[in-house]
Amino acid sequence: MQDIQNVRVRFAPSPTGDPHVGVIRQALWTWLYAKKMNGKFILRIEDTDQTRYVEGAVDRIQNSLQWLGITWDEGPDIGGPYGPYFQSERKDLYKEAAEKLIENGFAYRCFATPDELREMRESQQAAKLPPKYDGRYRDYPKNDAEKRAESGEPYVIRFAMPQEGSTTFTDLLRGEITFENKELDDFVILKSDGFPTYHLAHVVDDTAMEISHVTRGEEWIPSTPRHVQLFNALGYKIPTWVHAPVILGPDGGKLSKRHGAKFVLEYAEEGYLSDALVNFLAITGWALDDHTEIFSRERLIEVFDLKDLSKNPSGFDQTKLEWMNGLYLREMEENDLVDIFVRRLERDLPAEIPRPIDWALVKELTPLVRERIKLLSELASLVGFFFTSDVPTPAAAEFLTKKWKDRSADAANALDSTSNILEPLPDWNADNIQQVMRNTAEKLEIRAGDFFSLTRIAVTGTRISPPLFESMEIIGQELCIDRIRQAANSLRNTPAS
RNA sequence: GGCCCCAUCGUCUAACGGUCAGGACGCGAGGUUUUCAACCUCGAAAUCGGAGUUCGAUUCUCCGUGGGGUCACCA
Repeated sequence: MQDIQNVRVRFAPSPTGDPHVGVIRQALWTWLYAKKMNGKFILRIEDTDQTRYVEGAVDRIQNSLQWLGITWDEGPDIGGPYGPYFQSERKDLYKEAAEKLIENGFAYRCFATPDELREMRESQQAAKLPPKYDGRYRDYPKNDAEKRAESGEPYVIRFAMPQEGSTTFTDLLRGEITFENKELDDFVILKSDGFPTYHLAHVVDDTAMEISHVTRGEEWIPSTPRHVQLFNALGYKIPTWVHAPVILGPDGGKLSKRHGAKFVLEYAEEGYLSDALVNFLAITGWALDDHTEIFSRERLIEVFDLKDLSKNPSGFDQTKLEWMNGLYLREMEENDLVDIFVRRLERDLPAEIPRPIDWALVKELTPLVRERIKLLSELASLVGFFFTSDVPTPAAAEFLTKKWKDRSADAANALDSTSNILEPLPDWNADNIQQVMRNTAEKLEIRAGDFFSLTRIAVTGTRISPPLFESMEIIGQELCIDRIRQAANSLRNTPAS
């Protein structure tokens, strides 16, 4: 039996912009595993590249996670026993590690300028050689290097990769992976501005923070042998590596801003439910069995395991996400959905409509529309007519299709019949409305569907609407009759064509 | 190009070496129906190719092919 280690995993984005669904899926999987194992999920900000720092990105990252319900046990905002959680505040640690490596002969100072290195690469490429740092300072006398460093000359610190043999590591999903050391060059671990590169920083931090599983995208596989060497040179224990598949964009490239990636918060904006996005993200690249695909967060935590992740990159099936969002909309607890609808309508309904939005009214219409939308963003346009007494009568052409084509007078008469029969209706409810309107249709010998469509357009303002009679019940007798009369008049004033 | 990873319906995926290769989205047909949806039924749709190993390969091995990743003082 292996030792029951405490699971400590981390999500470590760099604050260079909004997280998109690809990186957040990675965070989700990592978080699910932490929860499942009763471990800790840590948020760490990898801000070692000052030039790429984007103002506000840290907030956007946190907001994205929060929206999805991905909570962290330690992080930049709440601190924790292994802080600080900004790498920029841990500079001394990296410097110390780098210097220790120099001392032990695992690293050295390199004074090559960026221009010099660029020229080196260009000539290598011209000679059809793979571009690699050629180790020009690897054997530079240590004393001379120290002197130049002390005189203030800029330098970087490079790791001295073994030049022979190979490096093997085990990936939880893919098993053993081996790289020939001669393929790897002496990579930079500490930049001339004193900041570490990712390679050094994450090795130092993951060790200091006692990270048990390094979860990251498979694009890191090629540099993992460097990390193995670093862990070893520093005398650190190797963590468990999990290189998860990436998400591919519509063009087949790795999902990124340039390849059609959307930000997590854009999905919130467009009216996706976070439960649906979480469910969808979890099951793209992972499956429990051959038939289950709807999972609550709780259930995911129960059944998810990193080792069951798929090995191959997946596309992002936007259409299926929409379907799933619709499904969540339909299945959700009604009052919860009403809350969500109210919030959305507060935001989306035209400014003329007085606020606050009436919760009770939304509660009434929720059953009528919940199965008719896939995205919350469709809501306002579908239910707007419930919230104003001023629904403009659509143009005549809207009424005069199919059965009513070129028959504006007949249509007007049909609407008159409708208002006349509805006017004296004692009990204004959907069933009664339906009954009298059906009777009328029958009397007039008009197909029910054709007959109702006029009223639908008059009352709701559109050809496509929530169920007519229930909507009419909600709107109220007086207002409905007003709208029907208005429509009839408008049709009478339409010149026959 | 070197190195590395990966390969099942269009897409996401399931299948101790033995299944009629399963499910879901989407698509098509039908049903229900006051519009639109939703819902129900049915249908079309896949193991990249070639060698092996085996009584038997989606599954194991090798070689191709294809896709992706990576080769920075970015992560």
